[in-house]
Amino acid sequence: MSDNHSFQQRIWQIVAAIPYGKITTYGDVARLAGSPRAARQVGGVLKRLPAGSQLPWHRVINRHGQISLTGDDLFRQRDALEAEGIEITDDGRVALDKYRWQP
DNA sequence: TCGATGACTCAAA
DNA sequence: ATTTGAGCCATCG
Repeated sequence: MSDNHSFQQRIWQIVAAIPYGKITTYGDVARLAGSPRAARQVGGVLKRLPAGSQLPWHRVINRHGQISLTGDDLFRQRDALEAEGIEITDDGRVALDKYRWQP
């Protein structure tokens, strides 16, 4: 049955389940989606989100606790995280152990 | 159908 | 700790 759902739809569902004020990593989302090696694709799906999507894409960061985006998008994600009370160090990192979402 | 592309991760040096 | 190279695999043109 889950095979009827596209990879993209599974990613959407998982990301949508990340609670407010929590974060997870691309690799973890990929694992939950059943493709442990598809972390890169998770980023690909989030990049192509339809305009106006309400998905909390900003709660997904890389395994170093850093934001993988660049330029203006980097600041937008950082601001969104801080707005949820997530602290970010001077070098732009999040305390993974502190905010990691574990289903 | 096929090659190129990446919002990644891991292991090795 | 930081850098490098290779692997991965869903999209896109």
